[in-house]
Amino acid sequence: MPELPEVETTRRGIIDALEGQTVQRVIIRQHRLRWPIPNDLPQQLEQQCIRSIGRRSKYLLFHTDTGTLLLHLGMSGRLRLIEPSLPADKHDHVDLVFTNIALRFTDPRRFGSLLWTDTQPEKHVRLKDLGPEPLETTFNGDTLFDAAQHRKSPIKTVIMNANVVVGVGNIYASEALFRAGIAPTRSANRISRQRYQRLADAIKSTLHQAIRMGGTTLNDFYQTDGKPGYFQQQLNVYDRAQEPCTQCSQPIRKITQAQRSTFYCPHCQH
DNA sequence: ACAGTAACCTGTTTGC
DNA sequence: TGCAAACAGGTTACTG
Repeated sequence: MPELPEVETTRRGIIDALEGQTVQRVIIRQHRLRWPIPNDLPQQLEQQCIRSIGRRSKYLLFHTDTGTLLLHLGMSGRLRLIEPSLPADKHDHVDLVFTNIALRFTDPRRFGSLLWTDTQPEKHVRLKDLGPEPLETTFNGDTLFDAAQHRKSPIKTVIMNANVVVGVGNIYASEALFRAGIAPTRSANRISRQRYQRLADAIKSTLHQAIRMGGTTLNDFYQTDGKPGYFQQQLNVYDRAQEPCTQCSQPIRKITQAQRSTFYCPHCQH
């Protein structure tokens, strides 16, 4: 569910309240997530100070002096800042309790995860093979072009491949391809270097704008203060099947690629 | 090495 | 109204 802008929005929503705070208690009500929460997580985390909160791909990294908590929201995960005494609801699986405030992890589908590493996070098995961050200069039209040369998969599945570039999920993949004027079905190795420059720029501008607007709220994403994101008002194609294209008024088409919905304008994208 | 599929879960929407 | 099927923003393991 949450793609990079939603994860980054979540990070920005909790950072001021939690950086420099010490974990008083870790409450685990359900340890069976995408991967089981390590049994010793409370022992590792309690009495540790959160020195900083970073992000790699869609993982949030809570850095302490002895290790790092890796937290992924999966499809339906959500983090909120709450009063520590607030009663837990059905899918409230974990609380990190600080002084006067707690961070609550809620995840109905349980595709999220909480993992601990006491070595360099970037060496962790879940992070070590990830591709470049889309908003950094290590990702650009040339890196995308290079990665595409030996792939004949549809371009949409290539930009959603975390080995190529991280953070681009189902919504923003369709949106970026629309902005770049590229059909989602086109084989990756049949796109010019110049068009890859445009696609890399489209990915960056789409993600930047979505972060600026607090992410996209379709069903269940909310910022940590409970407000929805507002980027859904900017969507050109996603979830707009049969509606008129914002550029040419032709109806937006919906297809399935790799078991995921794709939306595009057959008139504007080639 | 890559492409395609199934799998992990639950809640909501759609269709008969 | 009731029930079953389809579908949902992510990622990995497995097969061919």
